[in-house]
Parts: sequence; structure tokens; C-alpha cells
Amino acid sequence: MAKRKPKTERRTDTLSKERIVEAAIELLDAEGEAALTFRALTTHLATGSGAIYWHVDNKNELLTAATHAVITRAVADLARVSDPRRAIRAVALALFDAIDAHPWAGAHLSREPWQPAMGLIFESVGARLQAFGVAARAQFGCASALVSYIVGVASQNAANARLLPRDTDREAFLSTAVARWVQDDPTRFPFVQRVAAQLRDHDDRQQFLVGIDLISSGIFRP
Amino acid sequence: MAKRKPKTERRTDTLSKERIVEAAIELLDAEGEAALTFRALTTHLATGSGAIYWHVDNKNELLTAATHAVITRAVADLARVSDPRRAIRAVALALFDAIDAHPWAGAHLSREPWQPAMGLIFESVGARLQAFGVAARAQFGCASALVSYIVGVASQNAANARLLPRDTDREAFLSTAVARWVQDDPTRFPFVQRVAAQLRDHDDRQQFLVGIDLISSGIFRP
DNA sequence: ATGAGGTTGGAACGGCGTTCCATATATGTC
DNA sequence: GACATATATGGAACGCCGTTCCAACCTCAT
Repeated sequence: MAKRKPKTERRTDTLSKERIVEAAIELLDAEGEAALTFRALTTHLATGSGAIYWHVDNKNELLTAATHAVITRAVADLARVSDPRRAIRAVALALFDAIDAHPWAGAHLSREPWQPAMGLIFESVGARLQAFGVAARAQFGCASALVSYIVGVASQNAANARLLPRDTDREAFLSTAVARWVQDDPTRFPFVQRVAAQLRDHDDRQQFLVGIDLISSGIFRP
Repeated sequence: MAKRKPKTERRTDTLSKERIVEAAIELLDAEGEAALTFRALTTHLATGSGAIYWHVDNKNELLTAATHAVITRAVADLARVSDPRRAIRAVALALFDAIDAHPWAGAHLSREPWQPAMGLIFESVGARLQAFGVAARAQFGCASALVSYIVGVASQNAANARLLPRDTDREAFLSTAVARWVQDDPTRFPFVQRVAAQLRDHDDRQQFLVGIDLISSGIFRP
């Protein structure tokens, strides 16, 4: 008749790696990289740390799975474009926007370069080079350069997202940062001083594209 | 807080920010990023954590100072070269080699993009562009792209140094990493499979230069 | 000699990733 | 249906970390 009351509460809906990864992504997106702790996860999922560790090896694997999920969605549906440079821009922008929306993924990509998500990125970029007739022996080098640049910028954007959280004044932050560079000995930083205004006012996405176009120029020599 | 120059000479073994930074660099170079803890520092310097915190705000500032020291040395004496592309290669290689020797600095650069060391890098690169007649309004974009690429590759090399510590078989590691990328659905990774051998055998420094040359091609259009 | 302020060493705090374990549920076997 | 086994769960405990706090020590102007 009456079921004996268990000593510890137990859940009715089963845990799974997918559910844990999903919860991790929610936490990361909502409160940032530092908010993903196993304690926060346990309360969010109403469970214990042991249960999570049953499905996930460790925090690193959890971040790797979350990054893989996010990058998979980003490269999933990319429109076909006929112009080589536009095609490269499209892949690059899709990745930039995905990592801009999930900065923690950018940080993790640069921390763990051989994770599966990097395979997706490499394939997405490389496939376009192949499609647009880049010489076979040049493809690897070109793809490496593009991927390094994309992931490099991504991880720096992730750092910026961490440093300028919500409503900090971006221009003021950049101004004082550059002022600190220069303050010791202004005469040693003529270039920085000359471009200080552009540094303060620049748009990250647009500058990212400048780099993509420079590399593309090198690849698709006219 | 601020250290004042003492009016009289002091014992040579007194603590100072310089000595602490020096000890931190030794620790980081000898045993890697994870080995830098305040406990390790206190035993290495035969003191207490409070004494260290008197000279240094926190661990982040310590890493920033250590990175600044290392990058300062790297860009200090760069030979003047008459050919633009060679000059860019020289700066890039100097930075690559410095970060290859101190991977922790690469990791910290991508974690804190607005630290003083980044100012040194930006100036070193930008000054060359100016010297070789890149149009004024293009200089900022070109410098940004180069710096992003250099720091991006650097941080990924730092990650590799952490993942493949001393005598791990690099080729075997890369082989299995790429195999894991592909294993789920090999048909979705034609490009990765085609360049798998190059991925396994590639030289990081050489690939780095390929990227630098591609960007240079875009900058110095013939 | 003394008081003030710069400097030191180490204890203590809270938080983290991870491990361990007792226990609850599902599954297969007879 | 009973039972052994494998799977899965929740929470306490461990060791390490960055950081804070504080009593004590040293140096120097007065």
C-alpha cells in the first residue's frame, strides 16, 4: 500500500548527457563563463554532483560538448554562394556571430584546439576552398590560416565580453586601456597614438571582416 | 601600495615586484601554467602570501606583468629589414618564438587582450606598416588583422604545449585527434580526410608563416 | 625612546572540481 | 515472483586554490 519514504529524494525525469549539456549552455549564456560550476548545475538540475559525473567525465568534457553543440548549429545551414570570397565571408561571419552570441565557446575553442568543434570549423572552411578551385597543395595552409584567424579573433572577443559585461561604456574602456599602453613613454608608441581614435571607435565585426578579406586576397590572387 | 624608491640602500634580498615577477616567470617556464600558485610562489620565495600581495594586486596582475616582461624582450631588438614582407615576417617570428618559449604568455594574451603587452605588439607591427608605406587609413585594419592572427596562433600553441607536455608522440596525438573528428560520420568530413596527413605532419612555425604571408599578400598587393 | 607607517609571514575563509559511498531503480535470469 | 547484477542518483567529504585578515616586525623622523 503505502510506499516507504525513501531516505533521499529522487527524480522522476531521467538525467542524460543532452539534458546536462543543455542546462550548461543555458547557464553559460545567461550568466557567463564563470557561472558554470557543478554546484550551480546541481541546483539548476535539482540533483547531486555524483549524478552529473555519471553522465559527464569532467567540466572540460562538458564545455567541449556545449561548444560542439553551438558550433554544429552555426555551420549547419550555410547558403551556397557562387563567389569565392563571399562564400568565405559567409562561413567566417556565421562563426563570428555564433561565438559572439556564446563567448564562452570562443574561449574554450582556443583553450582546447583539438576538440570536435574545431573539426567542424576546419571542414566548413576547407570545403569552400576546395569548391572554389584552390590548388590542392595550398588548401591545407589556407584553411589553417583562416581557422587560426577566426578562432583567434573569437577568443579575444570572448575575453572582451568577459571584461565589458553589460552596460560598461565601451569607448571609455578602450580609451583608458590605450592610454595606459602609452602613458609610460608616449614617444615609443607613435603608431598606437596615431590610430588611437580608430582603436576606440572600431567595430569588432567589421575589423574581423577586414582580416578575412586580407587573407582571401592572398588566397584568391586576381 | 605604491612602491617608493627608498632613500637608503636596502638589503638585496628584500621582496619587490620585480623579484616576484622574476620568480613567477621561472616557475611558469619550468613547470607550466598550472604550477604558478601563490603557495608555490611563497615556498619558492621563502615568504608568506601576505607579503606577495603587498607588492602585487592579484594573480592576474602578476601574469600581466610576467607577460609584459617576456614580450618586451621579444620586440626589443628587431633588426631593420628593407623588404616589407621580410620585416613583417621578422616581427611575427620574433613573437611566435617568444610565445613558443613561454606558452603561458600566449594564453594570457588571449585571456586579457588589453594588457600592456598587447600595446607593444600592436606598436611593433603597426610601425612596420607605416614604415613601408601602407596607406594611412588602411594601417589600423591591417595591423589589427596581423595582431589578431599572431595572438590567435600563439594562444593555440600555448594550448598545444599544455596538451602535449614533454615526450608525448605528437604525430600519434594529432592522428587520433583527427580520427575522433571524423569517426562519427566520415562522409561529412571529406576535406579533413583529404588533408589528414598534412595535419598530422605539419610544422606549426611553418604554417604560422603561411598565414603571415597570406595576410601580407593582401596588404602589399603587387 | 617612541610612535607611525611600511612590510612580513602565516592562519583562516569561502569556493571550486572532483571523489567516494550508501542507496534507489531498472534489467535480465531462473 | 525472487533474486543478482548493472545502472543511476544525491550528498558528504577531500584537497587545492586565490584571497583576506591580522599580529608582529622593522625603519626612520622626531
